[in-house]
Amino acid sequence: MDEGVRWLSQDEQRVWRRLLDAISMLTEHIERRTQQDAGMPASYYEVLVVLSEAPDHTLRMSELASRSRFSRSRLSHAVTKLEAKGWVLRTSCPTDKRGALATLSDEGMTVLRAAAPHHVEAVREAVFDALSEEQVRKLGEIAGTIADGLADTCAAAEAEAAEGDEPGEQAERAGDERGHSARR
Amino acid sequence: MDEGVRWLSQDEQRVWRRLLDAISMLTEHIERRTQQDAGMPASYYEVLVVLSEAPDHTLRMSELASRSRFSRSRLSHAVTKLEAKGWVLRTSCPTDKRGALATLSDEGMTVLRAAAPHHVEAVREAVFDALSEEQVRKLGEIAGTIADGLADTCAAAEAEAAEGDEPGEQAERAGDERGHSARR
DNA sequence: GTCATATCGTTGAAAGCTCAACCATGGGTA
DNA sequence: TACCCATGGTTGAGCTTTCAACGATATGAC
Repeated sequence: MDEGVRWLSQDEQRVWRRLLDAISMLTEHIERRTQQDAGMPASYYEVLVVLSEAPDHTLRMSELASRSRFSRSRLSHAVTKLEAKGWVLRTSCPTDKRGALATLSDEGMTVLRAAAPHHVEAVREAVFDALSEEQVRKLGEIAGTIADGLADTCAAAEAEAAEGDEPGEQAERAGDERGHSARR
Repeated sequence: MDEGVRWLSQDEQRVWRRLLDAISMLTEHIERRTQQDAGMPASYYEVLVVLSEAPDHTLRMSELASRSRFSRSRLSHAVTKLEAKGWVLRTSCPTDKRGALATLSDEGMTVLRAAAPHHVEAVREAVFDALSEEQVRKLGEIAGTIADGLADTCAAAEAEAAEGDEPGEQAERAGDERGHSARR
C-alpha cells in the first residue's frame, strides 16, 4: 500500500512553502503589533471586534465562539481574562438558563477604538500596500475557496465522527472499513 | 490626530476576513491531521522535515531555528521534547563550543516517512485539490510578495530597535520624534 | 411526567509559546 | 593579555490553547 501517494510537484512544494512562510510571518506580524498596540493577543482583539459589531455589543458565548472561530473552551478562558481586564462583562441568559452572554464594556470599546487605527495600519502594511488590486481580488477568491472547501471537509469529518459514537444504533459494526476512517 | 487613518474599504474588509478565516481553518486542519498522523504538532513536524533535508540530517540550532521560522527559545524547548521522544539527538558543536547540533535520528526518520503520505494528502485536500492551476500560480506569487514584504518590514523594525539601545552612541536623543516609533 | 439525549458553558491539567534573564564562548581592540 | 561586546543556546515563569471530564439545563420520545 501507500504506492498511490500523490506527492507534491516541485512547483507545488514551492507554493506550499511560500504559503507557510507568508502565513507565519503575517500572523507573527499582526500578533506582535496587536500585543503592543492593544495589550492583548490578536485573537482576543478579534473577539472584541466581533462583540463590537453585535447588537447591544452582546452575544451568546456559543455564537461568539463560532463567529470568532474559537472553541467553547478557548472562549471561556479568554472571556475570563477579558473580564478580569474589565473589557467584557458576563451575564446569564434570561431565556436559556444554560446560556451566558458576553458584553463589550465601555472600557473595552475605548481600548478597541484606540487600537483600531494601529491595527488597520499593520494590516495594510502587510497585505494591501504590498499587493496590486488584481492580486487582492484573487486573494479574496482563493481564500474564500480554501475556507469553503475546509468548511465542507470539517462538516464531513464531524458527520463521520458523530456516526462513529452513535449510541442509539447498533454500535460496533465490525467489518465496516468504510473510507479512510482509520486515519482520523 | 488620528484623522488620516486609511480605513479598509468594504471590499478590503471582506478580503481580510476571508483571509483570516482561511488561515485559521487551514492551520487548524493541518494541525489536527499532523497530531493524529504523526503524534506531534505541525510545527515540530516541520522541524523534522527541515532536518531531514540537511546534510547528515544535522544542523546547528540557530540555522535550524531560522529555517523553520522558530525563535531560539522555542526551538530549544521543542528539541528538548523531540529528544525525549527519541526523534532528535543533540550534540555539541566541535568547532564552536557555544554551539549545539541537532540530528534527526533513525527513528525520527521512520516516523517522518510514515507520516509523510498523510501529510501530503491533507495539504492537497485543503489547497491543491481545491484550487485551479492558475489560482495556485497566483497564490504562490501573492504569498511570496507578502512574505518578502514582511521580511523587509521586520528587518527595518529590528534595525530601528537595535538603533534604540545602542550603548556606544549618545543614547537618549530627546526631541527626535522620528517616524512612527511611538507605536512600537 | 419521566427518561434518554443533546446542548451550553466551565474547569483543571498538560502542552506549547513568549519573554526576559542568564551563562558560556567567540572575536575584536587596546 | 585584558577588556568589551556580540553571538549561541538554555532556562523558568507566565500566558494561551487543547483536551477530556463535568454539572446544568433544554428538548423530544414515550
